[in-house]
Order: sequence, then structure tokens, then C-alpha cells
Amino acid sequence: MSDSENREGFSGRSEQNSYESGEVSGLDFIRETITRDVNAGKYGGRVRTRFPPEPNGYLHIGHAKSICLNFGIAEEFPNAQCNLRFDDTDPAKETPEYVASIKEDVSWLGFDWEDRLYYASDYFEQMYEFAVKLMKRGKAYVDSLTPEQIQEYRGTLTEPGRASPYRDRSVEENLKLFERMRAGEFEEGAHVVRAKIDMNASNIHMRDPAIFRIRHVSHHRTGDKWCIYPMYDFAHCLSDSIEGITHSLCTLEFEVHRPLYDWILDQLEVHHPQQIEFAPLNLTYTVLSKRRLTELVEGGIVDGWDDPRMPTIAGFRRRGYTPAAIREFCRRVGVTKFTAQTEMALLEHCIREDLNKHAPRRMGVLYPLKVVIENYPEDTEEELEAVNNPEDPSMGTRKVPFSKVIYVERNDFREDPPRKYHRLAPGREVRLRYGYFITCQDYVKDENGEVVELRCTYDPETRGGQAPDGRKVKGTIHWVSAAHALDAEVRLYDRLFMTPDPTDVEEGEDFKQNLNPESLQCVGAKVEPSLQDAEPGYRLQFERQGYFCVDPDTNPEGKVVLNRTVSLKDTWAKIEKKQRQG
RNA sequence: UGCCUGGUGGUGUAAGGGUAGCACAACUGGUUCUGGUCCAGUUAGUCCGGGUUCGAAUCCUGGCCAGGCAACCA
Repeated sequence: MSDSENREGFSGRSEQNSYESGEVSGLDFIRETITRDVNAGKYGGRVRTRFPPEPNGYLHIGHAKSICLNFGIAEEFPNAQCNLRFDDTDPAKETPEYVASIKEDVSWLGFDWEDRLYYASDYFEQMYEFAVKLMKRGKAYVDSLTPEQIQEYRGTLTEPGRASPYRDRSVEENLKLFERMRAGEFEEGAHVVRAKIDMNASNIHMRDPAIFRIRHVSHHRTGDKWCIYPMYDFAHCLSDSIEGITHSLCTLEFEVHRPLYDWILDQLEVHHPQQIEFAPLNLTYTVLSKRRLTELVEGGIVDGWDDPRMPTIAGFRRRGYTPAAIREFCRRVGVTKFTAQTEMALLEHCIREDLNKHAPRRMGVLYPLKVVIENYPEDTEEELEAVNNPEDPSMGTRKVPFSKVIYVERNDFREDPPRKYHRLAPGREVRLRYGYFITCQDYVKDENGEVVELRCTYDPETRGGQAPDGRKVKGTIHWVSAAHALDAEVRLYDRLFMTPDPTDVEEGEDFKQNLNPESLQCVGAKVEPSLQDAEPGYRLQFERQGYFCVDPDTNPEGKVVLNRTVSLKDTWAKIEKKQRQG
């Protein structure tokens, strides 16, 4: 340490000390910036963030990243708060239904906006006044070019734009026109209010961007009060300013908008939050753009926004994901400016980790194969004690009924077992989970050559799973008693797309070509009777299979419907695959 | 071709002039009444070239590559 001081001289010393104090080391760049700002007393040391969705679709896992960031920061910094604000400035697309779904999803994720629920539409009057102020200062004007002309005048990425002939209208004329726009005297597209900045700017967003346009459309909250609506760039920075936001966090695509964000607030001389951009989430084997998700829903490719295959919050909820798992995923993903591709495997790891600790274990047979235990008495049944969760003894035990005829998993028997297969096969002995050792004596095939029934014998001495003579079995399999089993509809979900990046397609081709035709498979399963009264949303593990969740489609009088959240890791499947390949 | 941003194992991230670390994935092995969990271990990385420095992932410089930006959408 003293060596380094000798070599370093004085430059940067105090900076380095602040790093070494550990206050920012290890933080993501946004939390680091905020920490510095707080320490420097910027904004009076205050921290205020916001989550600003547009209510024009359902929230997805990418939004969860933003929610966890914004609300997470509010929890971490002293006295910090996060607002929920609906960015509802395009009445044609926004609905109260989307507002409701977004509120539900944010609170389901575990965040609370308390009394800070806001809408950009709350500020329409103020925004109108701000536009007037800009006009009075000669910094905005009413343009009467057609949309096509405006586009033409804007220039391109490499060529500068040209000034509209209306650019130098007098303040009085601008004000008068703007008033008449508000009064509804004009058709949509007849006029638009533009900020007067610089038609030669290399950043296209600074070439006199539109800030108010005419829309004769009812708004989901303001009804027909307005027929002019502010544009995103105008509304967003001013909403942030009005709410006293300190750090306005958004995704990378808004980076080029920041000069405009800053320009508007500077011109108006109002509270000026700092916009900081981070990379949006990309997940393998799915799509996360609102446009594509909407296409899947409207094209009937999935069964609504909450289809368990959808990467929406509602979809994951229905699939059986927990808020804690999603929050943990967002934490592990981190926050950077680098465009990343996060693997779905990480999300799956997070849900397995959570459910392994908390989900009760049950037995369910997905592809039932009948087994008759020949030496078990005909008219007897008994109850075997089963552990609810080996990870958590406090979850106790339950009784599982056992009788002469049971079901086991179809692939837990092989006529001709491959190497390393240690389940049932002719002459092989296995343990029934929490039950007896059984040995396969014979099997029955139907006319198609399908094995339809096993004839086994059991060893009465092995009740509970241990043999008094100390002999071991290689395999333990799950089962349900045929006489007691419940019929269940089990929906086995797999990834929606077959390729890691579904949007990576040849020119002229569509991402939907990469859809996985087997993303949903429904099976008629036999499950243990304890699931009789399971409520929708109930999560469990079917031993040796995976984690499942009772679907809202479950009807109290009908069959229970279960969604597979995620399968258990399957080492045997890997071995088998390797055997087949090599 | 203009502007902005960014490049650390297969993937996601940390290291803020001083031993390139963690997690996921993959692969070994051990434990196990779930081929789960758990435990131990292995493989594998600083985009490239110059420069500054005793020392560079880090600072400078020149390339290369990638992403974003031309709604009266957000």
C-alpha cells in the first residue's frame, strides 16, 4: 500500500479512496452513479425513480428487469421512492385493461408504489402550458406540412434536413393556431407543434421533433377532453420533472433521445432529472418485443397474453414461476450497457432453486402403465408415509394409499434395458418410492406390441423402502394406486421457439418459422389423491418429473389441470442421449 | 456513408494501474429411498495493433466488430 502511494503521486488519490471504501465497488454502473450523486449531495441527496410503462400490452420479463431495477433502487437507498407512472400519451393504443394487468403484475412481483400511482395524462394541462411557454420563447412552432412532407424535410441519417416554410411563424400566430388545435378546429395531421432546434443536427431527434399532435380519439382516462396529445419526448421528460424524479432509467434505444430530453428541460428551466440508459433484456429461445408478442397473441399462436409459454409476467405466473425466482433472475442478470443474450437456462435455474426449497413433493404418473402386484392381497389397501419435502422437514409427511394395482411411468419399464438403466425390466427389482420393493415377473402386450401391463411381485419385508437383509436396489420409481388415483390433465410446456435467437432469420422470412411445434403437449395423468382440493396457483413437485402448478382452468367438479413449470434436471436423459449418439 | 453506444470463458457478470473472481451451462467423481437436491473437482476468458508504466482488462491512440437511431409510436 505504501509502495503504491509512493509510485502513484497525488493524482486521483481521493477518488481512489472512495472506491477503496467499498461503497461503489461491485455495484452496477447505475447504482454506482446514484451512490456518487447521493454522496455528492446532488438533488439534495434525494433518490426518486419511476417505472413508466405504456398501457398498450402486457408486461414481460424484460419489464421485470426494469421494475426490479427501479423499485429495487428505491428499496436500497435511504428515503428513496419509486413511482408507477403510466405513459399514456397515445390514446389509440391504450386501454384500462392493460393498466389493470400492469398494476397486477408489478404488485405480484412484490413491489409497492403506495400512493404514487401517476399517469402522464394527469399532466396534459401542464404540458400544454409548457408548449405555450416554448412558443413564447421562440423555441416551438406550429408546422402545417403534411406528415409526408415533414418526413421529406427531415433529411436522412447522412443528409441534413431543411427548414419547414412554417418554421418562422410569429409567436402570436403560433399561439393562436395551437389554441385552435386544442379547440378541435383541425383535422388530424393538419398541424403539429414542433420544437425549434436544429434541422442540421447529426442526431435526427434534434431536427425539430414533433411535441404535440392532433388525435381525435377518446383517451382511456381523459375521454374527449383533449384532441391534441403530447409526444413521448415531450411528455416523458416533463412527467419525470413534475414528479421530481432524480434518475430516469430507460433502455438503450432512448440514448439518442437524451439530448432532446435535456434540451426540453433546459429550455423550460425546470427540475432536471438525469436519464441513464441500460441494455434491455434478451432471452434465448423467446422473443420480447411487444410487437412480436402481440403478433403471437393476435395470430392465435398462443392462447392469450397469459399463455404459460409466453415470456410475459402473466404467462410466467400461470406457468408456476414465483416472484422470488424472477427477482433473483433479474439480480443475476445484472445491469450493463452491453447488448447481451441471457440464457433461458439461467431463468430455469432460478425457478428450480426456489421450488426445490419450497414446493411440496407429490407423486403423479404422466404416462401411466398398469402394474398388478400378484402376491398382494386383493381386497387390501394401506397407507404409506411419504415425506413432503426432504429439503424442509418442517413441511411434514402425508399418507399415500397403496393397493394391488398401481400405475407406474411407462418409461420406467424396458423389455430390453440398455446399459446403466436401473429401473424395471423383466426380472429386475426396484423400490417403489416410500413403498415396497417389487420385481417384474412378466408383462403383457396388446395386439400392436405395446406393453400394456406389468405383472410383479412385492416383498412384504421391504415396507417403507428398506430390506431387512440389507440388499440394495439401483432404482426408485414413483407410482400411484390405481383405485385411488385422480385423473388429471397435465400440460407439458417446452420452449416456444426452437432456435436460440428466433428473430435471426433470412431476409424476407419470419420469426414465426422458428416456432416449436411441440411447445405444448397435453397428457392424461394419474395423480395421488391428495391433489383433490388443490387450488389454482398451487405449486408442487412431482417426484422425478418436475415442478407443476394448478392451472385456473381447473374446475372443482372436473379434472385437475396442471401446468409443468419446469422439468427436473434429468441425468439419465443425458446418458441415454449419449448412448444413442455413440 | 452520418451520429450515439458498447466489446472479459459457451452464457451473464466482477476486478476502477498490482494474483483475471463469481454464477449459469458443460464435463468428472462422491453422497442419496427423487438418475432431483447437496458436496468436491475439471474445461474455458480480457476483440486486434501500437503507446504510457516496474506493472494495463483498466489510461492514451489507431483499427476491427456488434448494437441503436430517419412514427404526427413509446
